[in-house]
Amino acid sequence: MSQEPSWDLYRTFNAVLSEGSLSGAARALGLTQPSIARHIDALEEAVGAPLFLRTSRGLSPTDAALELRPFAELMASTSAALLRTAEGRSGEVDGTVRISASEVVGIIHLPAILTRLRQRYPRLTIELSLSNAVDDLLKRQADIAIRMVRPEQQTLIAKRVGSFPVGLHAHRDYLARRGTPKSMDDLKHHDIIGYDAETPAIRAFAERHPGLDRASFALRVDSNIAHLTAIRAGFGIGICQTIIADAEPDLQRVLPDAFHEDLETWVVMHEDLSGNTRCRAVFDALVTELTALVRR
Amino acid sequence: MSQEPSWDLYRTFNAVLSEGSLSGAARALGLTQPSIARHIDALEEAVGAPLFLRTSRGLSPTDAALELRPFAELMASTSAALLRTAEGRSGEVDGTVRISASEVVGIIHLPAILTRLRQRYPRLTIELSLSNAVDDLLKRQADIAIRMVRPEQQTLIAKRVGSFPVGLHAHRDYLARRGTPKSMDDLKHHDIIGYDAETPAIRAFAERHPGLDRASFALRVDSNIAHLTAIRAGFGIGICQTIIADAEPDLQRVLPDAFHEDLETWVVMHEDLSGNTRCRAVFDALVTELTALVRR
DNA sequence: CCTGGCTCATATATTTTCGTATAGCATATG
DNA sequence: CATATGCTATACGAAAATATATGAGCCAGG
Repeated sequence: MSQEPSWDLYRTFNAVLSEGSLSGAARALGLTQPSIARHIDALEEAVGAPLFLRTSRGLSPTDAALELRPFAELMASTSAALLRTAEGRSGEVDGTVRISASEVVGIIHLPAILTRLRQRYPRLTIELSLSNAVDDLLKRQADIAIRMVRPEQQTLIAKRVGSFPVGLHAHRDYLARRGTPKSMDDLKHHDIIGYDAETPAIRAFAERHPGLDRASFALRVDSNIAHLTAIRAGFGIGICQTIIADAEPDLQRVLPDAFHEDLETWVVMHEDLSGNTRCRAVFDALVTELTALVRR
Repeated sequence: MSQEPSWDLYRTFNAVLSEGSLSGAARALGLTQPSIARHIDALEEAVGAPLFLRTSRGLSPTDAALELRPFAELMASTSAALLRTAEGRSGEVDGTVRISASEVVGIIHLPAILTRLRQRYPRLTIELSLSNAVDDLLKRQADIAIRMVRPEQQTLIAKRVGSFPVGLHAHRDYLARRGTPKSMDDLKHHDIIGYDAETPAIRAFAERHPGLDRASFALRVDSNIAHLTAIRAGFGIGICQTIIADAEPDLQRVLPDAFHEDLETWVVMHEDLSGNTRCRAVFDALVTELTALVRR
């Protein structure tokens, strides 16, 4: 290769991959189709391999393209993170902070916290990315993450905020209808709301609680929010945070002694952002608020 | 911001940061100084903050520039990794693989292994990055890493190759001159070669071996290679891998029962590269060779 | 004190890249 | 079977980015 290709080619490459056509990529990037075509031609020339099969209804990526995709995506998220960091460097807390959290934390706990945060910093914008992926920070897909596992990466700044207790819960209507189990064995005769996927975390959980295995579930769903909604609807007995259930009179704890878990919770930030006023303010606020929430 | 800036601006930004001047960056990138100046102007416009203080003998970065630097560097290493991956996709093992390893592994153990590897794959090029940083893979600064800590990141593929035993060693001349210690207590009267920095790993080590603390060191140096060289020169008693010392008749083990450690060793690769013929071949070869070396 | 070598800034010419317009092709729809 | 609507490919003029050339400031060395 004579000269390193323009980094803009990678951006175009990303757009073509996600849009599936030159014209679509052109629309997404605000360019025109011939320009996109030239970019892809240039990139194929630079990497020395065809990246797409041209058909009359779009482009389909080759194996080579799929192999390069993660790199191009990392460049895209890094560029976005750079621009976020650069935003609003006025010494005040403004600009955008992107927070990654689990669905439950993002939907149940964060709204009130973010409301206070926004009132305190009226020029602050929050982006919320709700998923259980844990490597967002290193892929620069978020500035701050709230996690249920201890972060091991040395380049991350982490602060423990305590543990969210979780337990078995059911709606009072369900318990009135089906009775309240007195032991873990009784659960065999109940409708249990459980998980669908088999992640390492879930496998470890299943080993700790032999009664609650996949075969015994009457409803299998991965979304913890759907879990909670099913409990509220009186479908059966499921797991949710006690903090959530305590706030809803219709939800009752089941077998509090036989079943309890604690979700260690951490607020995590990349050390590159430790000097950033905005991220620091949000990080500190999240630590304070979540710590208070857990201790309540 | 009206439109996302060209990603090429980040490349220019990197070059100006590392070269310290517009002209230097122009030389490094094969462009001209006015172009570099326009790039920096455009980037400052895009991020809305001055990035450099212009002086007549170069540019000095502002705090804003230093804050953005890690992102731009990540983009650069990602781009380089992408091009490495794209290289030589012929199904054969050719192209470039970048390996990150500790100084000792890279200088003592790898040369012979890499020689055999190169003979087996004559078109394979190896880049060797020797440092003790452990996050090279996630920053895309290497394709494969050899590490002494268990990798925790889920996106990494790791294979354990066994443990390198380490022990106290000294040159026979030194021992003839000063005598051979019979117990850990005897070390007080000897010249000990130790570490300078205070990393978490070293702190943990010091706790396991109370006799070997910083105060007792006659020579403090961080480089493990300098460590080894000092032992060879007969300076005193120091720590090195037994595999290395066993191969040199002049080096003798000291207190083999009272002091021994095992360095668990892993070969690690990012899962994005698992389908890459070249990386896979090098990964497998490193695992095989290092396993054989440890078992010997 | 002046010269050479370094820097950045600016004006102008040239090259490159981009957008517009159009043609060709495949597929879906009436 | 004709038509509409996607898509890619190509030709050409316009716009943007580039290189060249030059000026001015700073600093070290003779």
